[in-house]
Amino acid sequence: MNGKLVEQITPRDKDFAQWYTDVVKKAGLIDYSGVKGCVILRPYAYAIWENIQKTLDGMFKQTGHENVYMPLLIPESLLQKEKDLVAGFAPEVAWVTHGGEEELTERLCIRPTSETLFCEHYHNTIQSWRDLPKLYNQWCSVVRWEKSTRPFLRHREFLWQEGHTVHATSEEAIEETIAMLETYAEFCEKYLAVPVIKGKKTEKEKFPGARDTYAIESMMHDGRGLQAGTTHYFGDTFAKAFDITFTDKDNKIKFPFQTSWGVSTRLIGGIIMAHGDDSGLILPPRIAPTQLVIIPISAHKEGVMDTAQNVKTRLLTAGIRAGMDISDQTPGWKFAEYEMKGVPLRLEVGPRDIAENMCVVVRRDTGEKQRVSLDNLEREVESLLDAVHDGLLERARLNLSERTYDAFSIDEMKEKLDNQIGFARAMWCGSEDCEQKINDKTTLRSRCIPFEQTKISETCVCCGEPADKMVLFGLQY
RNA sequence: CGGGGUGUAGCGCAGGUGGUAGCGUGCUUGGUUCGGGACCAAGAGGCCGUGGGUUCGAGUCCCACCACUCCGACCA
Repeated sequence: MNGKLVEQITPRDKDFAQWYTDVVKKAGLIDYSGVKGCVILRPYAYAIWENIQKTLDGMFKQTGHENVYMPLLIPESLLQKEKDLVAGFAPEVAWVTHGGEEELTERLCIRPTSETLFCEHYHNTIQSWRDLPKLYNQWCSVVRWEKSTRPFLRHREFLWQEGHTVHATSEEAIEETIAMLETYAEFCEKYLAVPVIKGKKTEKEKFPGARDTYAIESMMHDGRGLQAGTTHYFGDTFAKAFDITFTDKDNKIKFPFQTSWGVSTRLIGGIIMAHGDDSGLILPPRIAPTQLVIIPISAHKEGVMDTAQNVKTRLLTAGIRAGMDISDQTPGWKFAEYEMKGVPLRLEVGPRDIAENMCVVVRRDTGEKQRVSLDNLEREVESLLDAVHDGLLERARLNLSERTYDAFSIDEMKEKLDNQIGFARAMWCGSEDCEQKINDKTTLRSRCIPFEQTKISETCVCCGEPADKMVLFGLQY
């Protein structure tokens, strides 16, 4: 190591925000554009998104959902139809006012979310119970004119998926809302190695226009929470606002019940902040664009390149996303580079290994090196990839539990927060007043009312009145 | 939207009291290296964030705007 003027990233525990920004830039995930909050997803970031998309899309389709595409622009009059939705989104909507030189007679909003478009379409296409359910999903970008922006966590334009479904009964719609939340939770744990807490949002925190909002909350390495996904049960409010009706089996005209649900490129921010360390990113193997990178050592020497190439071909054939760096950088430089990029496994082959029909495989999450025989390489790599996934999930679970505690007083909540212990489980009486007071006094907000309830005390942490709900409070991104 | 910081080569930075730009690294070429960010040599690279103003002359002074970043408020 020559140690001079090597590009360093800020240590994670010294300044988490700066560490995050450094990683995002230096791992080559994004570039900034000339418009605030609109970032360029470079190939590496987009490849991660594609893998997320591919997996989730498969899960949606397995449960009968179909993809559609709605227009980017929404006429103002259409957006106005559901009053809570308009009120909720008005401050952050971007408007198109001109077509060429001419001012439009009605201004058009760039979708901040597509409920209204789906509703209009449902109004036009649903007539009979036979048309239900409609299980639609859309992959697109939306625009919300946020005041402060951060890469992945808060963009003005961001990529996401929005599911919009219509059902004949409220029971079925509620079931869908919960099922999609379960899908998100499963995806986060099985593919992103991010454990989540499932729960319902309080009245204050729910989506504008929704009857009920549910969310999965995850814990970042600095003690702040990240809402990884949400699902909404709309009841029949949107159906009534947009006059969506169907004739049921009993020949009566009824309003159907709706849901919507979404996850965004914010998930990538979550991966970075849940797993990354002082050397950079650590990508969960199941969505990593490159799962293993081969570094030939002394590549000019007899047999090295042939062996390395052969190893790559074998791994690719086995379905492993293997890459190889044959550039003329030194091995040390390459090691640091792929650690920064978070590639889960690194494989070294050099003359010494080849002589013994071996190679060296190094785990990104633990740094653990092991010599592996070339004979059963595929099996070894597969099991190591699983081991990295399990290791990351385990570590993230530990982080979640270490930063979650049962709170019995407001003072305690403030004190724990100073030590980056960010999730407080506390009893709540159910009044919005208390929720607001807790926020004012501690800066913590209610994240959700977890499905898994423990009655940790009999009284509200704020007012002392009888309480029967345990709420998760936290600082959020 | 409030408060702080920043904008000069791809990246990191230096450019007292105004005089038309420099260092490190990276990049290109050639050579030596190659198991934890190698070394030598020769090159290329700049509308000094944008727009106004002051001035004979602005990277430098004044005003406005834009972007980035951190801390709040608001939101996925």
